[in-house]
Amino acid sequence: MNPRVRFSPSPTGQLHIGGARTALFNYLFSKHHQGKFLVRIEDTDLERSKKEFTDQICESLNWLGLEWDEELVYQSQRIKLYHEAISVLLKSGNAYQCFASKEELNKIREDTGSYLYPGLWRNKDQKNVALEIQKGTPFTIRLKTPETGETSFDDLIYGSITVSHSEIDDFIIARSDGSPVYNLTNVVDDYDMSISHIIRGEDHIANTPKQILIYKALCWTVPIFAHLPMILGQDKKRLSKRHGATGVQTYRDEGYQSEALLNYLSLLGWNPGTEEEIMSLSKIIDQFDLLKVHKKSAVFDDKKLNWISGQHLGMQANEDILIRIRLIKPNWGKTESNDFCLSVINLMKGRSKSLLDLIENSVYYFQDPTEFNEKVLRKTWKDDTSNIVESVHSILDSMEIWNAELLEDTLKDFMESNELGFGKVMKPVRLAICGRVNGPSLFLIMELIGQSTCIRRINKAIGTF
RNA sequence: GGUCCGUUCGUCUAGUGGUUAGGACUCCAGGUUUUCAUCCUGGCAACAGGAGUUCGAUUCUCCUACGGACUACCA
Repeated sequence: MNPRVRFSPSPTGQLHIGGARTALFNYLFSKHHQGKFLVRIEDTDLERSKKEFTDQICESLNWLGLEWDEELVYQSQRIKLYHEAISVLLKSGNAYQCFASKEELNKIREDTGSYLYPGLWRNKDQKNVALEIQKGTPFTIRLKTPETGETSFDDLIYGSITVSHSEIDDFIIARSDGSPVYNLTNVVDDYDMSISHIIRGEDHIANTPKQILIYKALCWTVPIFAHLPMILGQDKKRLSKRHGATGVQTYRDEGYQSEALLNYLSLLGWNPGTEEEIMSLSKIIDQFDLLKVHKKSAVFDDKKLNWISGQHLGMQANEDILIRIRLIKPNWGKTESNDFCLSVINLMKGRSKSLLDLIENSVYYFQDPTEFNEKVLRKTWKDDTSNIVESVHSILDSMEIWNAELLEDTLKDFMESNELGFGKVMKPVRLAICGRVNGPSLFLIMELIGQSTCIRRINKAIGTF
């Protein structure tokens, strides 16, 4: 099987987590089966579609690494195709012009309580139609849907779904300005692009029977459908802007890496059937099976994303992390050598959740600390501390070889011979050097940032506190 | 309101007509660590409810409740 699938965002906003998941599952399915992954921009809503969003969506997809295999398709450039389909439908009697106004329809809806179009112009004779056209009355074009029977399809994920035709009205396929509507353009494009599997959000299930009716009216083969469960926010409501960080770019800017985000997303509604959770994209592609995707929607959990992100970071090569950091902070660590930066990364990657997390917690490797937490300071720097640190200072000052091992031996000797506890000595020293009381092994930090820097910072602390 | 869909720890999930219902995240406790984080060990925590089928249902069927999607001249 060499499926052709597509991700079809509408450029009315940036790519969000839900869209990214849809794109990902399309991508995974196509790559698992050596198929093609395409992207189509659904920009037929002229009022809301914006070029900047198209750019933003593409940028996000690129960042995620979900590259499409053929040229981008823009619906706005294929109007002719839609008009051809509409005219075929009109000619074959599968569609008709409807001259009812919005007001008229709204009134009927209010009166009857039914939202279904009652077929006002379904069987009007040519005379009436000609008269309205002569008058210049605006008209929409509706599909003439069957009145009896039902439409059903086998969803790869949801199984068999059946809807009675009595629930499907003669819906609009072209607006009064002549422009085609989503259900029509979608079908025309999927057919034209030879899409074999339509993988999209569960919110499209209700559209599917309508689209199938269009396929049939056009005598086209109906593709295979697979609807993905929704991703919800913590409040179990569908993910949207009010849930804060839902844009893919926000995650990028917060220092998450695409592999981690993709890994987490892949585990929402799917799992490989093993207990493995940390996986590379190629491993996920390898394991992926659309048939094992759930029907149940999943809640997006930042905590687990953080964990997965941290796991990826911890396993990643230092060089690679440096490249990624420079992508979001081009000047990071530029005051020091590459080796120095790599050492910082090596010390910090195991304890960081994201690139940004790593960056923010590594400031003291590059700059003398300037801000000290008042409470921590009071707890750490006691009356006799300055004297102790003074002694440490002179020991450090006299050292001729500077490495972690020697530092540890020397300072331990000092503590033992003076019967001082580790915390009493090393905590204030750490505070002086790092501006905080936690972090990796202080001896390793001291070795890395060097003798003169350590002494300068300790000096400053003694003078200040 | 109508149509469609869903329901295993707080969250992501595994699983079976008979299991101590398993794992992961979070949280808590202990250990390791100069500190914090990591790491290791342990712990808390779930089959929505009610009928039915059955010797036996979390698992099969139905009903109810709850949740969601759709119900546009948006996509």
